[in-house]
Amino acid sequence: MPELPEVETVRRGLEKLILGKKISNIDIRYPKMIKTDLQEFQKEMPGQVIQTMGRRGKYLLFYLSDKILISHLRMEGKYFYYPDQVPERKHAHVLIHFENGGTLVYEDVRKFGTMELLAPELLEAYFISKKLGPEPTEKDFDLGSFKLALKKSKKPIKSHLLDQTLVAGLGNIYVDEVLWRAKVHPSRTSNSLTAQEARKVHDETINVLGQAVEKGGSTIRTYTNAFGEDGTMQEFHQVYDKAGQACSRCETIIEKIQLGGRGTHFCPKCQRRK
DNA sequence: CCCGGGGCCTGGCCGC
DNA sequence: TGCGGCCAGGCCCCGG
Repeated sequence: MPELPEVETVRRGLEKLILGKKISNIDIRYPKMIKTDLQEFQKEMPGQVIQTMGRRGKYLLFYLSDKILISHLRMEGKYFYYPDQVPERKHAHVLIHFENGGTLVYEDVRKFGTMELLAPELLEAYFISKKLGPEPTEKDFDLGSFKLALKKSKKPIKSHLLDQTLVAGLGNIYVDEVLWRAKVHPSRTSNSLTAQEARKVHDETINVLGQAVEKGGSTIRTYTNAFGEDGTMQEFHQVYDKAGQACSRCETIIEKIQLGGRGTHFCPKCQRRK
């Protein structure tokens, strides 16, 4: 469930902790999560220095001396940095030990997360092959292209926004929040949106994700653990996980339906199907 | 090409 | 109390 804001929060956290550190060795306890060649991963990682931390959509990027480590947290991936002693943890799948004695541990209860080691010159092609859309910023997220893509599709707008091709970074929580703010019903087909509605969805995507980054992401009780550290964006959620509660705009009871297999929250009055 | 659904995973939670 | 079955969902892949 980490969406763009949570991944960005992790990126900023790691930037403070591991920049300049040299990897001494790696301990891979769940090899299936390494999606590129395992032998090469084990051979190439030791000796690399963490140069910078990056992010593209929900992908976390470790810029190493001469490789890029692409890490996707999927549902429940988390990183913990231990300066010296590493506690034994049931769901620790990859341990990255540094020469200074510190260790970065990747933990993931559901084991959905992935890691890939790539040559830097292949990064651009990697995201193109995934059809990953633009970053949700004024600079990158072009309104004209967005409207054009919507016009060509009969997909429900929510499913379309989730597929990462129109814009990168929305997940199931923020997409519901964006559509509530834009007053658009999640089942509406993409091509049924008016120009004004398309612009509103575009703008609110930038607003919601931007605000969520500022708030350090959302801390949702998943199981026992929280992700995203001290995020407070959940205090601003208006529909996600609010079924049965009153809409803050019109007092109508928030509904929850299944759409494209996803739990979907919306206000039946503010977000009319038309 | 598009769309829908299954698979990957585990643990919380519900109902019997 | 115990346990089976359902649910959570990002992304990939397959079949129609």
